[in-house]
Amino acid sequence: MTPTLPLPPNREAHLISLIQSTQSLHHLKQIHGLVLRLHLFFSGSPIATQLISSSSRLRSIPFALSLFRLFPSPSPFLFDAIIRALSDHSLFDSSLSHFALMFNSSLRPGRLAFPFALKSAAFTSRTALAFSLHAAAAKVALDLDFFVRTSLVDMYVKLDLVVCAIKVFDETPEWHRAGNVLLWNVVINGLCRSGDVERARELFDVMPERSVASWNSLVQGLLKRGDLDAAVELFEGMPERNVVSWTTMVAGLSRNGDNQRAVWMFDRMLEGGVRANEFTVASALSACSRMGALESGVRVHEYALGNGFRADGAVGTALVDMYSKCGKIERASEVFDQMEQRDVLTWTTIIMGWAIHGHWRRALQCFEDMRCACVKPDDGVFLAVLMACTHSGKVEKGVELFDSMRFDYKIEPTMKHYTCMVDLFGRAGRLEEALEFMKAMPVEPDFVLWGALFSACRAHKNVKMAELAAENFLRLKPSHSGGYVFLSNMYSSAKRWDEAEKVRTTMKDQSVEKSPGWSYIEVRGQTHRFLAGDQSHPRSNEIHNRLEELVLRAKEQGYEPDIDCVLHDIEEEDKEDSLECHSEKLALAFALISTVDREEIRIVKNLRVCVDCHSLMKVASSIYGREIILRDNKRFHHFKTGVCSCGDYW
DNA sequence: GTAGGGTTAG
Repeated sequence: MTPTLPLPPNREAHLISLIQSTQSLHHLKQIHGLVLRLHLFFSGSPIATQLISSSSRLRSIPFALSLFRLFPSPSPFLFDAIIRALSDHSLFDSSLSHFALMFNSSLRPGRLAFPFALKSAAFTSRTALAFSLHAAAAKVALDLDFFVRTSLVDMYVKLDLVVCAIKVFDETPEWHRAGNVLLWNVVINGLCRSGDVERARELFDVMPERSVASWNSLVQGLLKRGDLDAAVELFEGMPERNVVSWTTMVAGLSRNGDNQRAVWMFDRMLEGGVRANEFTVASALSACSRMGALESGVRVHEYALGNGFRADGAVGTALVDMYSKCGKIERASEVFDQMEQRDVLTWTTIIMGWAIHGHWRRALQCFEDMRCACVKPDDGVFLAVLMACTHSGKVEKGVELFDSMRFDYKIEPTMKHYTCMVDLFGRAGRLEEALEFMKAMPVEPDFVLWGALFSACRAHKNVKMAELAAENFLRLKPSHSGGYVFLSNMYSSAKRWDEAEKVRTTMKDQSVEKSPGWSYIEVRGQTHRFLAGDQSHPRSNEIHNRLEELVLRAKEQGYEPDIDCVLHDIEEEDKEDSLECHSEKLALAFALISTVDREEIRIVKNLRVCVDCHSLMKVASSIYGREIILRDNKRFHHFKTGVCSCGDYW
């Protein structure tokens, strides 16, 4: 059937505006049919060009390509359109080969083809090609073009050749760059990316006019190097902020550990009437995930649901991660199941989720499912399955997966994989194998890896190997307090007091600061943080009373304080009651006085939970009939009716 | 043609 389309006398112009405004590929194909019948579909026709551009806009590269291929000798406009379409859809290789086709024909690429070819070269990291393209553009004086010049600078920035970017910028005549804010922005962004915020600031101060993007780049530069206060100050002073500015803050604060402020920024943005996009939502969810703040996370989720965000891509993955890291692995799994698109990152996230919750079977099942879904495993997903084995003591399975990664998938292990393996052997008490594994590694172990071995030695009370591990740990990372604390604890529990004392003195001499243990709990939208021995909470008295009561009742049930753990916290060791001061116990006591019966209790702790707290939590879960979900810095512990989901393996 | 995002060992 011929579609009935109204055709006024100026039919070509009308067709073009019809093509540009259509929102469906089906409709576009109908128009194409009509154009064919009207004999308006030929190489030099602007209608043909518009059809290709619109296919790209409607995300159908196959149709765009099939149109392009109908022309034995395409016009320069058609080449421009297809090169741009391919580059816009990240099909950089294809974009470049079409550029080459154009270049080698009698046609010369013009001011529209070059920018997209430059972008493609940048994204495929082809430095040599980048230089040739630059030279080719210069040869025909196109490098002086507004578009081309900006693209050149941006290309060098993307290729991490900031020096080249600045050179192009500096060689741009004054009159040329005066009215090109974009050119300035691109350079400023390049400088910020390479860490040279000072120089970026100098350019920022003298540029003829600024846009929001200029500010955003600078703020991002400061956040990237951890200068949070400076970033916030600049941000607050911005004459205008857009969704990118806010997202930059949310993501940057979160990456630097200030998740509370990140979520606050998100809320402020919404209060100010700025609509979030998927980048913002994903960043906000990530902040909630890092904090373990379920209530905030649910709020962001509700916002996403109410504003038509699809739980796919980054938002979906961030949701899965948020629920998983907030203790709701079943909920994470539901979200995961409902997703339509899952990439390797999504799978990694859910596998890691099952891993940290101690469900190695579910983790491995997901890994199988992922392979069945033809998603190619990468090093990250292997790390996640190895973690699953580590947290559940599945040593043989872990070794098998590690070998499979290397030999079946030809993926070279990274230091993270090696550490995971040492942890796998170490936690299982197979210390000799762990050490052997380290010796067989093709690379020199780093301090993290020695740290993993050390933890294993401590858990399995092998002082001799612990000394070796600590020695290397401190050799590679003398400023790290953990090494000293560990070693001192080791000697203490082996009753080698003199040596323990010596380590502590060394530590004090080098003025190494110990990172304090804290626990965090969210009660009805309010967050409460406790430090070890904390008495600053307004309800501190009640908390300590409830804790005493808990310990008494627990003792009736056979709980015995584990004295070894007192030594865990060396600064507290002289206090008799220091065991009762661990921050997770305070958080638990607070939860008991501030939540209702049977309500589940979720605690987040920044260090690994000690044996004593772990056993008290178990007893508490049965005494009060509560489910206690504790996230420590490694994994989750679900305490219920006197047992822990980790099976006391952690 | 510019700015922002989801996973990752101890």
